[in-house]
Amino acid sequence: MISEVRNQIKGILQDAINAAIQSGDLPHVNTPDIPFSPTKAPEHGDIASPIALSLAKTAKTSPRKIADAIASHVQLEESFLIRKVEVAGPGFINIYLSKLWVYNVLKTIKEAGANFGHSNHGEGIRVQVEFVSANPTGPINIVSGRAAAVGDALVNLLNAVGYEAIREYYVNDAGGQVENLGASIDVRYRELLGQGGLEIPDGGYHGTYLVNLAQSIIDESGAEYLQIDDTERIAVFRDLGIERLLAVQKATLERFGVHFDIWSSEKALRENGKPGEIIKVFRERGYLYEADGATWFRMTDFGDSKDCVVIKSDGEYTYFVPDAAYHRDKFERGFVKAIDLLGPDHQGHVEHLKHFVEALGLGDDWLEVWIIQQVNLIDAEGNRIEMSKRSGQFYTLDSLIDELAEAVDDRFAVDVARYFFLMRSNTSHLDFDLHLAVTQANENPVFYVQYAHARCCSIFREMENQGIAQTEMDEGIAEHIDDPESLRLIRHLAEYPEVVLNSAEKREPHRLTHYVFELAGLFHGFYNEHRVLDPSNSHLTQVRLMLVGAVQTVLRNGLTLLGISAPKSM
RNA sequence: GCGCCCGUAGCUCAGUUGGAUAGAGCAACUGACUUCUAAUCAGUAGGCCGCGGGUUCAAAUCCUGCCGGGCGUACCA
Repeated sequence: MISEVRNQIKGILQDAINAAIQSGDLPHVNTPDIPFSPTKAPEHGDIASPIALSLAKTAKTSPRKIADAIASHVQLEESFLIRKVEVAGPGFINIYLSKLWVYNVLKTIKEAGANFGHSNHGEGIRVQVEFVSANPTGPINIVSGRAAAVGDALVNLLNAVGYEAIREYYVNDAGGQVENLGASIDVRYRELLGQGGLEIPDGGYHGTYLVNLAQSIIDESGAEYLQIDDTERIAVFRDLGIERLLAVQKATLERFGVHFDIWSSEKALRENGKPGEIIKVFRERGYLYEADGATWFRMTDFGDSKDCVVIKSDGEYTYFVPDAAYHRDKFERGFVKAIDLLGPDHQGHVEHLKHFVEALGLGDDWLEVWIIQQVNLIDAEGNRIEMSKRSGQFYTLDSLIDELAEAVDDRFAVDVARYFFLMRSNTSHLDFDLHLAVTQANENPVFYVQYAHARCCSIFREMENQGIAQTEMDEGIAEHIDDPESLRLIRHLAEYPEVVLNSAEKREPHRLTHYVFELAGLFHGFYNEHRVLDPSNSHLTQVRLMLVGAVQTVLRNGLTLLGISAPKSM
């Protein structure tokens, strides 16, 4: 809504510039698209434009003079929007918005309610967001937890601005990794049954969760599987392992509040012959050649430094093939855009993936790939825990939630985790300081935001206790708002739809996290400075109730998009 | 070597299409509860925005060269 205002002001300033040129106050210049700069301080008005600064060179006049000329030609009386125009600093044109605008902001928020901030910008375009997609070879760790929080919020954001976005999880339930899983379980199984001298195979999984898994198999059926031959047993354990570990992953994600719309299976993809189709397409288009007993893809045709193997000399596909097939499958399912959130260990894969998509002719910007950077956990002793599934050293999302639940209220454990994951930009490494999250639970930023919402709710409860009724708001009532705290709040509220749009379009949910935190801060400041329910001044009470209602709505909307609860009391 | 990411206050990090005096939180210090919730607020202190060049009226932001850190660079996924 601030952007609509900006467009109107653009028109007003353009008219003023034209008028200034007509009257000879300004030399004839071609005006570029009128820029705006964010106003950081209230003395810079509500909206500011550095247009005079950029015109200075072509107009060959000082920016200050240009700004004065433009400002003097702004038709204040014809605008319901602008209250005052000032020239400041080196030549900024600062614009102060009218009380009518204040009224419009509050009214719009009240009428839109839970839909405030939503738009149809995406025009119903179908978007598929693939995230987490952890191999079904172990529990969900906190790196995947970060991706889960980011992906989930991103889909919320996309849907809020009018896309039709869905959440998808690609299960790598075929290929070498799951063979290693079967072999690793087999080792644990035989160890538990007393066989010595066994070692987890290369590329296998060392985590103790496989010991537990093997134990549960023994609990159920004893040493029964020792009767069958090795390869068969490993295959049984592979399938059993996938099934159980996937179930654990699903349970963890549900607990974390992330619900995937589609679970895609690599195994099913292979059984449907999709990888073979891809190979056929690549071969027809001349991207493949044979060397050293393997089949290679001409990655160098796409500017890469070397080609890569797609069919190994043992006849197996490398993971590229089903992966490329999977992306073609996404396209065939009708998604106009695919967004992949990948972990930091897949970084080298990004370019390859894009080249495969290019080779399939799916369009340049059809696929977006984002790397969600690494998470390091700082434990209570200040030790940095490195995440690596294969070394068996990892910290699971479940244990994170468990620890948070122990330290803070149960109902907020997931909120805290999600908030921490959504605080940082995706490209930054994230140090999840558990020590801080746990021991200083009360100063936790997520509570700061939630508390602001709870306070809003509390005011309305008190309103009812005192038997105060909310009246319909009219334009005149906005005249009663003129304190700086309220005006700053309103200006910030008006920016919300733009923040939602930017967060969605730039795929950066953390912008919204920062926004709600700032909004909470502004509200806490307002709350301490002003009393809302004032029996001696019903006009003021009414307009402030309106404001508190707007803050409550926007906090709740923002937190909801982030997947964080907005408690009514704390 | 090549590629990607990062470098901003003691620590962890924001910083929008380049805009006015670079911001938060934590840690430190000083104050504010007879009040709609003090899980709060107000204030103090803390900065060659890694370094050097360039573009611009204007650079934390764009370009370039260094320095430092993380990750990736398989006939693994």
